[in-house]
Amino acid sequence: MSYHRNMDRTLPHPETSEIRLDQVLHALADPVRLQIVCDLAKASEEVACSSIELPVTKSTTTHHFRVLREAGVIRQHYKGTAKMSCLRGHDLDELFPGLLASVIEAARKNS
Amino acid sequence: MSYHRNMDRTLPHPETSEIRLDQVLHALADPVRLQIVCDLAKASEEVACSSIELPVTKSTTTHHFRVLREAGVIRQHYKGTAKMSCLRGHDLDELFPGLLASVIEAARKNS
DNA sequence: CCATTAGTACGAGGATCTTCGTAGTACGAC
DNA sequence: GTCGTACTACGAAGATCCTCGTACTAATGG
Repeated sequence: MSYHRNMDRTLPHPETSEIRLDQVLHALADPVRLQIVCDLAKASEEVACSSIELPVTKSTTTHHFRVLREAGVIRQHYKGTAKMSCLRGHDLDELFPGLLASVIEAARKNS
Repeated sequence: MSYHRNMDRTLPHPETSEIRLDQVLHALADPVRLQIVCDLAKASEEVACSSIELPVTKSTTTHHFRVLREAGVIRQHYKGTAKMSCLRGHDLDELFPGLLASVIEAARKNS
């Protein structure tokens, strides 16, 4: 039995219909994760975890990316040794129109 | 010495400039508080705590209203034995344009 | 094969949060 | 003054969260 249950390294994502507002708001209600979201919004392309500098260790970074993914805020997949992330802007806008944009806009101003 | 430190029952509110996005999002990231916010948004006038039915005890209700007030989401003041609450819609819109509206709109749909 | 790079799983410490019950205060009506 | 209503302060229990260190895997480049 391997250390990993997930040999092909696929990552579980909630369906768009499964995304809950509570969880999205909770995911966004953390300064580190807000910074991640802002950086992803700034980047046009998908981005490797390691390319975003955060004031926490790598373990903690993994944790925050997972919270964002499991809430449905970002989509992730492996590309070689890197793990690429991007916002689920379209999915979120379908469910909660304008929400992500206003949070990002607010985060830019407020710290 | 009285049980209360605050004999005239004034309630502390953050200045508009002191409102932090983190705290607002955290305050909104709870089903009970989201329901409060939606009910306040629906009501045109200010509303007594007791007029909003919640699936928690009165102690817990007090707690949730306080979280919302301290985050800057609602404004509260006493009127007789009742405690009136209303959204700080204008203040929030100044700081974070569109945010409250999109959250409320999203909450109406999503549960 | 070996070293390096990028990320993870697991466990633990400490902080914070949600919920409640109990006992209490403030106000208004009688 | 007495009673009822509305709300609060103060714990405390239990859950969840953020953070980290350690030990690990998986892919890439010599």
